[in-house]
Amino acid sequence: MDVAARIFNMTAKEPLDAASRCAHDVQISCASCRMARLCLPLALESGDIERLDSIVQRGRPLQPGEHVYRAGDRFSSIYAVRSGALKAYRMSSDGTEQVTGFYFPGEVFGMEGIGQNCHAGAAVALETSAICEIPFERLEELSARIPSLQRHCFSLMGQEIVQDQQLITLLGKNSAEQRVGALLLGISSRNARRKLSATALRLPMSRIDIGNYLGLTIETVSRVLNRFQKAGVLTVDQREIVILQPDRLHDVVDGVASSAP
Amino acid sequence: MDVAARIFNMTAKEPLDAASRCAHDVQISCASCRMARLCLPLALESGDIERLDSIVQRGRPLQPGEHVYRAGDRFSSIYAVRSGALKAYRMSSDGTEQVTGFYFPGEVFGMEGIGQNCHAGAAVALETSAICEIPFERLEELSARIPSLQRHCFSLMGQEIVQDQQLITLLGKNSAEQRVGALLLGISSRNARRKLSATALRLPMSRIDIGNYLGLTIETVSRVLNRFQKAGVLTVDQREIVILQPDRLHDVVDGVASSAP
DNA sequence: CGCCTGGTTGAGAATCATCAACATCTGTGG
DNA sequence: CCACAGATGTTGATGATTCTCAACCAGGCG
Repeated sequence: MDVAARIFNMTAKEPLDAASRCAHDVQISCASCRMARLCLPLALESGDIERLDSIVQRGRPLQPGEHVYRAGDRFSSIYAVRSGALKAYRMSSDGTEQVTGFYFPGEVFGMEGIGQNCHAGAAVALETSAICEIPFERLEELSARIPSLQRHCFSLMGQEIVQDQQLITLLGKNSAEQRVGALLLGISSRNARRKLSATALRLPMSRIDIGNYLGLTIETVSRVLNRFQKAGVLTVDQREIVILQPDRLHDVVDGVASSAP
Repeated sequence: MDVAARIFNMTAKEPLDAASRCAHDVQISCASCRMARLCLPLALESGDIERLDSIVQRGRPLQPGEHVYRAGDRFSSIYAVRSGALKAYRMSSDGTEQVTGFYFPGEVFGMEGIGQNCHAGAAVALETSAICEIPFERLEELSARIPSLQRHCFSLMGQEIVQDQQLITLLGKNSAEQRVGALLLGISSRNARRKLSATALRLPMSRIDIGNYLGLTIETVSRVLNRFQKAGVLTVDQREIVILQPDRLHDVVDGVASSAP
């Protein structure tokens, strides 16, 4: 059974539950979407936005733990996050998973499937999330006719490559403190991009996911956060983080200093 | 000064030195290139191949250590390897480099620049190498008119993403033996793709590059290779590797066994 | 209430890095 | 042809960061 058909099985005319009405509204259009400035090319004309809008499919919100696609699923679409948060992960040969990325509103994921025509990894919602499905074949057709859209698709993939290579650098060279710090600063700047607080973060992912993403154990993540807190760099309360001294955190990540006070 | 202009400053009419005549021939066309089946879409019609060929620029061979582009250079082209080998790397915040990939004949690199419009990393020849430069704007124009070429461009970028994520998994989860083994098996299968030996490998990169790529020190790389050799899995002679027991190497990489005999 | 998941903290163990010495190869120039 | 310097690679001893194992705490849910 097609994954997309399972998730996007609701027409816009069906009644909406309470959750859908607010942050996860299914009846939104690209033209009115607050995230459009993040996921769409800026130079798109209004007629082109409508054409793009007409191929985008929106469904009911995803529940936490609900998959968008799994490894091996046929590749048919890429996805944009409208609300919530998701993680992408792949299975290594021995069956353990490796988290390859977290995705927040305005960001696009699922592009790793294009090469093989099937998804190399899986994507799952970390919390209640709304996403837009963009059927890739239709997007290709449209891209061929709208140069700025084609360029934007290439650009999005290029950015995914850059992000993956940043993570490679992080995993290859950096200490536990640098890795955790880099993740927090990354989420901070992505928050800022969405006009949210750059210092008060709510982590949508578990310590397990963080450790998995950063190549660390959950114990090490816990210890590092504790060390940061004792050094006065930030405060930790469950999944709520407040960055008190962003400069010092930057210094740690850049290898200028450790978390020692 | 434009990087491409510096490298591809030779017309096909200039005399060729001895090196250019053999493996690094500058006068080749896509239609006659032995690597075309690897880097071009299979479904391309001959007229389309000619159109693509007409935008491809070929220059004199690169010398070892010669850069194709550096971090921060304006992004203008992607590149295909015709002969030799190259590495891509990026600088982390503290100035140390991280090797993000090795590229062999028939493979395409340079796509990480598309997102930012400038290269996030650098690419350098490991040995005497010939490459094809493909100006990206012209490739975009052509892609808009040739659906299979557009798909192929997306596909190449998707494959780059998959490769980067494989490396992320390797760095995040695996031991030194698994990392070195995975690199060797990767080169082996890429050799096989080019109809070369899958068991007798000549590594074009130094131990420094290997260690850097795998997030290990050169000493660890050396010790692991030695351990493999003592276990009878392979033989090491400088940069020449002969894989004697591919199955056992696969077992090591898959976490089924260690190199202990 | 008890159970389970998620998270924290502590002690000991292991892998890999660091530091240092040495071996090997390559090219240069006498 | 040999000597030499510099780059590259190997081997050994030591140490640090992180993992593993284990106990424990807190919150959510039947």
